[in-house]
Amino acid sequence: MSGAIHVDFSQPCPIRDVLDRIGDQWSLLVLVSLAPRTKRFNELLREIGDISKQMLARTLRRLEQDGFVERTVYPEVPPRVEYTLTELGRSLLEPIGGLVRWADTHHLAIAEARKRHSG
Amino acid sequence: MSGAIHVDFSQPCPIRDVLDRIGDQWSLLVLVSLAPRTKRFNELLREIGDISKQMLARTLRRLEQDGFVERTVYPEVPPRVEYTLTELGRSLLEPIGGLVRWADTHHLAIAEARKRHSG
DNA sequence: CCGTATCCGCAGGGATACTG
DNA sequence: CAGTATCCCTGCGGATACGG
Repeated sequence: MSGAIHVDFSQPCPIRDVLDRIGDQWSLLVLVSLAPRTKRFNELLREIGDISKQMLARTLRRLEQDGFVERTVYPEVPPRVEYTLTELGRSLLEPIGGLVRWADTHHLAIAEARKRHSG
Repeated sequence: MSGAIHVDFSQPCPIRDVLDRIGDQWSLLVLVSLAPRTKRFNELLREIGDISKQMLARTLRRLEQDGFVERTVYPEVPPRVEYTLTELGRSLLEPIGGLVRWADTHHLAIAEARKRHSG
């Protein structure tokens, strides 16, 4: 049963490094949005809904720099830019899926714990 | 397989809610520190190393409110306070473990991607 | 259409001093 | 030992205007 997690907290710490990236407000949402297929900038903007285009741009840049997302520019008029998950990006979807499933299963328990503590 | 992750971005979104908690700078580290066994405040402080005691206190309060950690005070002099993972907290270790393993496996690929992009 | 530049408010988080 | 209170500063993230 995988009861033992060992994390070496000494610098540099891979897990902290990774979480600093996907732990922000938007990265994970973008990754999940790109999971089904390649998408364009405004498509992502509309789908995520409450993200500003600046933050979407910043998030995509970082995901690109970290090798999670590939950016393809088509030199057309009007311009077209497409974003796709790389192999690395797709591989990250698995552990993320575990987290998503956990959240679905247990978010009620969290809500109750909070209510218990505030009430 | 599990290739398809479906996340409903409409409010309230469980996964975003969960990530807002464990996605901060310290929560995950505290959870993992508590994985092997119950620990005391200063013990956690020393083990994590670069966390301030204020942030450790805040983080523990929130983890307690969300039902991940249980706080036990022993009315002694000098005072002794112990922190233990709850059932809920331990259950979260599994998906976290997936993330930790992924980070261990792929952090080199990320480092390379960054170097490629900066160079 | 796809961004960047600029401005700004707010919350996260460090350092330190103090308390029970 | 186990915290709280206070101060301060940085950087995330929103809004808007502008550029290619």
